[in-house]
Amino acid sequence: MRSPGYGAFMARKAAARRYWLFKSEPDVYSFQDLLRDRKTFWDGVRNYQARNMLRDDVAVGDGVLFYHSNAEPMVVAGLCKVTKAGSPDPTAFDPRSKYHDPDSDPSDPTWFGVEVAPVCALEPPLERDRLKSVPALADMVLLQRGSRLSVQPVTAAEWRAVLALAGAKESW
DNA sequence: GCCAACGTTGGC
DNA sequence: GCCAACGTTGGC
Repeated sequence: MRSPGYGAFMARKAAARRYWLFKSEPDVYSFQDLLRDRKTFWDGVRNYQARNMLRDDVAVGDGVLFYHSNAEPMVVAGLCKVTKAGSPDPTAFDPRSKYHDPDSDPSDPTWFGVEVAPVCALEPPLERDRLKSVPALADMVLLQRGSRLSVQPVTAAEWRAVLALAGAKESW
């Protein structure tokens, strides 16, 4: 009784593995910064849709594409993994932080973040223009007109297509 | 630098 | 609850 239930649980858990794309302006925080830091808390997200994903959906072990926005060139710079699930974003409570939100109550936090660690850089980085040329990626949230979300879901098929384009192997 | 798209704010 | 004004994001 216990074993089949546990096995099914583990199977579901494995099947539930998800993929994401996180945007960062490299002038603010780049993939190279993450390599240097070895891990980082993804703070400063102040959009409710993105918050909901960070708080509720992003799980330990999920894969993350680290995207450089507002840059020349715009690229997927590397792969990351989620090392801690959603927890309250401390910058919201710090009056000195540019992400300070005086309306966020520490006993009922508004804003959340996750911890990520680098897996590998993409060498060379995968340019946005290249992504746009791939039919399998036509529906990527990133490439939709007007798409501004800084935390986006990536389908398993899109994840595989991106890794194939980059010549990267899934390594965890 | 421009501006489309989108989210938020606040008057009513 | 509507919606106009405003601010921000981020590709181009």
